[in-house]
Amino acid sequence: MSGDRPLRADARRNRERVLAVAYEVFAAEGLSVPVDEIARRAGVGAGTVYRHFPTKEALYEAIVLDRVDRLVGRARDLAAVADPAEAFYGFFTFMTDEGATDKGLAEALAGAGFDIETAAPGAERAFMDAIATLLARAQAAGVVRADLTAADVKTLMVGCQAMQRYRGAAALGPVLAVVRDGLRPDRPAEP
Amino acid sequence: MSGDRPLRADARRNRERVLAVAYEVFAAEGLSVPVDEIARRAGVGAGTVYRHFPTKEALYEAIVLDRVDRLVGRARDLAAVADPAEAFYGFFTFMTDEGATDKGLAEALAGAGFDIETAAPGAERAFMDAIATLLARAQAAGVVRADLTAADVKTLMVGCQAMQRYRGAAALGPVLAVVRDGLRPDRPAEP
DNA sequence: TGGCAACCGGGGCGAGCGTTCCGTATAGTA
DNA sequence: TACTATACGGAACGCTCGCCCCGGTTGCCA
Repeated sequence: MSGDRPLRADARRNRERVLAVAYEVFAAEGLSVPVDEIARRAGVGAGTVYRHFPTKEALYEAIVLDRVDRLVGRARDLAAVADPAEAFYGFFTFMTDEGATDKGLAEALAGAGFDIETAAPGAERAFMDAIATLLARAQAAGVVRADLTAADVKTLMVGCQAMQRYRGAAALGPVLAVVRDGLRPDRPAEP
Repeated sequence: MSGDRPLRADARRNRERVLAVAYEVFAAEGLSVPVDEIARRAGVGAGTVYRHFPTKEALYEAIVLDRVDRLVGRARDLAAVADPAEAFYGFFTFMTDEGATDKGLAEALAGAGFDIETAAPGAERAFMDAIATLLARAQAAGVVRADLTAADVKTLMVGCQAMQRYRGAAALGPVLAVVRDGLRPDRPAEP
């Protein structure tokens, strides 16, 4: 296919500008922003965007994969934390906050307008594995109910991000507290 | 404005067919289904749809308001149930199930593509009041944590509907159990 | 510095969708 | 049955958006 000859300097510059702008715009407005708008804000023609990313979905992919990598990295950092509860709940909170900040990422995780699992099964799997690791440790320590799977936890994260999008990020404390408390195992019924 | 002279028989028939089809289609596919598609399935021209509903949003409105009325009715029925916990949690479950069945309603409640609060403030208020009534009784009985407002509960319902849409309705039991358990007040710490 | 390949910009095309218009058909009435 | 207000169908319009193309420009190397 494409012998990847090094890019010319201006091409490289433009490619990076497009990526940087798309980062911000997708985070702020979601994945439905027109390509022309991204091109305009990057000070570039639409054709230039399509030369670097053959399709709008390819642009999604470049950005979302980077974001997911970041999430996985964060999960791995937290896996090194001593307290299993702090590690698991820290990641959970990080995820919901991220969803409030980055609209495009939240949409991608929820499968709206872009399907990670099809586009990059590897990234999706790494993400699920990272959740599974934190979850297993938390369950072994008895700080998360034992009947939950990693898929359940991801579903809950998606739901929490939807709540963030629905209501502002502010004054969402009690709502997220409900979910966090629900994750804890039933305390033994009073004797 | 329009002196509402009675409709001609065929007009009345068509209007009802359009409404019936739109009900099903919006529930199954969501609010983004094209008007032409609805007209086609109703065996009617697009112009006919627009004569009865001046705008696509007006068609949303007719349907969503009817659905919301149904929800409010259900809430009022449950308000008559003796057990406050059964009443509140029964409504919560009803809502999440409804969101799984009726995609269009879920989108409307979440404010995606149609804004109930602007289109029909009355219906929105009746809905919130219905929640508030069930919530207050449940809180007074000590079966729901006291720091939650009706808006918080609605936010949680929207989030649970998003979870339903994300994962299938099947195998969502543990996930919804997390939220339901989180709604309960903290049991007193062991003495 | 000259020449060529690589790259750029932005106008244009086609598809999808909400909405409108108008010639035709039909229900209701005398 | 004949007449008219009313309603119908679906072609057409305008707009948005993803994507392509071509005439002009510019980085790179000899």
